[in-house]
Amino acid sequence: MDSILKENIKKHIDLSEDEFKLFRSYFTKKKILKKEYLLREGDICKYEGFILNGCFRVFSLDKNANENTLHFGIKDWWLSDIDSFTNQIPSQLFIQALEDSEVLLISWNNKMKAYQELPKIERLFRVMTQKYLVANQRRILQKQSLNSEERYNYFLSHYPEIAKKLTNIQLASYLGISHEFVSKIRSRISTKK
Amino acid sequence: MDSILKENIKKHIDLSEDEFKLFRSYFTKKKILKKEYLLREGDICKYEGFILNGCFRVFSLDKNANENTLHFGIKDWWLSDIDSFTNQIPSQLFIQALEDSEVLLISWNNKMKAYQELPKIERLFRVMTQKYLVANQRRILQKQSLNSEERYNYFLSHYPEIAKKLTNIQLASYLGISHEFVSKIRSRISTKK
DNA sequence: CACTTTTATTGAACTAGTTCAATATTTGTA
DNA sequence: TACAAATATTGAACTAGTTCAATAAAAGTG
Repeated sequence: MDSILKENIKKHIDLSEDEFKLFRSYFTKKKILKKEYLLREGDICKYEGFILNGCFRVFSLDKNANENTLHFGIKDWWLSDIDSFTNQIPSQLFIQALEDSEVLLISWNNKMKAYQELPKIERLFRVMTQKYLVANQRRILQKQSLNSEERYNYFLSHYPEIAKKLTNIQLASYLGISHEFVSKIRSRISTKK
Repeated sequence: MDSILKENIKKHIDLSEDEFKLFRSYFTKKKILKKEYLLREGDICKYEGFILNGCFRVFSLDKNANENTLHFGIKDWWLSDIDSFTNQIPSQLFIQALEDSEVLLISWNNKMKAYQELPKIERLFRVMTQKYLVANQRRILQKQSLNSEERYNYFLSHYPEIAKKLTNIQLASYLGISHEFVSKIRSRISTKK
C-alpha cells in the first residue's frame, strides 16, 4: 500500500521496512478535487505533500495579477512552499489541483519528529532539495539562453506526461510567455513539418 | 581564526566548538587570483568552497558562446556545482574569480566523512540548500514578472556589495539582457532623477 | 608614461514576443 | 442536447529589448 512513496524514497536513500513504516505513519491521505487549493497566498504552509495521483500547479500572482507558474506536479512528485513550511510564515504561493487528486500530507510537527527520529530523513530531504535546486538552476540558464520555441520543445520532450494535462494558458504561465504566443509557436511548428 | 566560517554555520545550525574544529579540519585554504578558474566546464567538481574574501562568478556557455551567469559569490558565500560535486560527473559550469580571493575548500571524500561523523552537517547543508532553492524560485518568478529595469533595481538594492564589483557585461549576463541595454537602463534612471 | 585592450555609451535598424480584438473550438453542465 | 463559459487561433499594431557599429572612457601593462 502506497508503495509509490516507498519507491520514491528508494530513489534517493536506503530505508529499512521499519523505518519506512514509521515515516509513513506520519502521513495522512487526502483527496483534493479539481480546482481546489492545497495552499493559498497568505496562508501558512502547514503540510508538505507527496502526490499519489492527479496533477497540481504551483504559482504566484504578480502585481498585474498575472499568474506565474513555478512548477507543476504529478504522481510521484513532492509539493511544498519550502519557505513558508520551513519557517512557518505566510506563503506567497498558490498550490491548486488541476484535476481530482490524492496526496499524502505530513504536518510540520511530524516532519520535525521524522528528522529527529530518523536521521536518514534529513538526508532524504537534503538530497531531494539538491536535485530540485539543480533543476531550477538549469531552468534559470535556459530562460536566458533559449527562445520561447526552444523552451516549449524542451518542456514537451522532457515532461510529456504533464504537458498533455495542461491548457495553453497554464503552459504559457510556466514558460513565461503569453498564451497567444504558445498558439503561434504551435502553428509555426506544425507548418514546419 | 576563520571565525567567518563558524559564524556562517551558526546562522543555520548549532555546532559545538569540538564539532566545528573537526569540521574545519576537513578544509584547506587556497588563494585564487583574479581571472583564475576554480572549475571549468567538463571538469569534475572535486571541491566545494567557502569564500573568505574576494568575488566569484558562476556561469555557463550556451550554444552561441554567450556567458550566462547563474550567480555571483562574495565573502561568506558557498561555491559549488552541486550536480557535478554530488554525483562526481563533468560540470557544465565555470567558476571564475573576479578578483584575488581566498577560499576554504572541502573535498568530496572529506564532505562524505563529515556527513557520517557529524549528523548536524547533513542538516546544515539541507537547510542551506533549501534557502538557496527558495532564492532561485524567487529569481524564476521575478524573471517572469519584472521587466529588465525592475530586475536591475532589485539586484542593486539587494546586493549592493556585489553590484559595485561588477562590470555591466557581468551584470547583464546575470540579468539576462545585453550589456548595451544595461547601459540604456542606467541612463534612463539617471535622467529620471 | 604611452599604448593596447577592455568596457561603456549612444543611436539606428531590427525582431521576438505582447496586446488587443474578433472568431472558432472545446469543455462543462443543466 | 443545448447553452454558457472557458480555451484556442489568428491577424494587426505595438514595444521591450537586441544587434550592429561607431566613439568615448577606463583599466591593464610594459
